[in-house]
Amino acid sequence: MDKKSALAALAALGQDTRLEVFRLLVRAGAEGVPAGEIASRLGTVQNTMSAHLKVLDHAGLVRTERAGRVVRYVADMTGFRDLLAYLMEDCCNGSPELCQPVIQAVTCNC
Amino acid sequence: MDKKSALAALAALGQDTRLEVFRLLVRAGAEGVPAGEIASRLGTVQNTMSAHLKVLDHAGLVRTERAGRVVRYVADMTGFRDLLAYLMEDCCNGSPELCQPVIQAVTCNC
DNA sequence: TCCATATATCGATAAATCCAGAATTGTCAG
DNA sequence: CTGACAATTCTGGATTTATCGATATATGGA
Repeated sequence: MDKKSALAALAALGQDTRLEVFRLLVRAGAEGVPAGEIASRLGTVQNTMSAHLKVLDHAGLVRTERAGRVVRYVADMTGFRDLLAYLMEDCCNGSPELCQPVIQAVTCNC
Repeated sequence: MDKKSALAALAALGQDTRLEVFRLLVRAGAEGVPAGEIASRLGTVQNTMSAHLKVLDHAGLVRTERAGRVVRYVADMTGFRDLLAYLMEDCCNGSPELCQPVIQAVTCNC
């Protein structure tokens, strides 16, 4: 992942509504959630939510699956992984003890 | 970590200069880098950089160590870990295969 | 084709953010 | 105390972003 993509992903997540959307989709798993349901669940008007979903999609954090008229949004964890890798690049080289907490946090639950 | 803190951290990283600062400090390791050197290395005027460092500090992503007149900034990976944990909350419950890529990304290098 | 539903785009306004010049605080040396 | 240096705070202006009403596109059914 390049700098521009990482920046887009972080800026996308650094906004109240979009952060909630991403977490909602992470919890929802592989099935995803229809766009309209995302809007109603988070109490946001439809067109505003559509704009936010576009930002998340463009940032590579979600992907879409169309089924008829309904568009389901699904969290894209590979995009999220790439972001993580970018942020932690050369972390261990500099000082292994510094990134230790991060490893433990991710590995404990799974 | 609560929503407000996560949002602050993501918004802090979702900006060109601050993202570069964080990555610089991650690479620098536990010694950290003086504020002035951060500014000169990234080609930013000092007062602007000071404002960015304040944002990162307030977001819990860096911490400071004063030695005389010089203030060294160090990446705070525990703050970063908390952010990660918040983002991946209940990820595995919903669908274990979804967060698999993230685990692999973090564990491979260390 | 005509209508209803689901989602996306357009346009305008209000709010938040970035940036750099100027001034300020804090620390060390003489 | 004075001068030099490191860093922060203050302030104004320019840019960006969020939000929402209105409109547009797209799909499915009668």
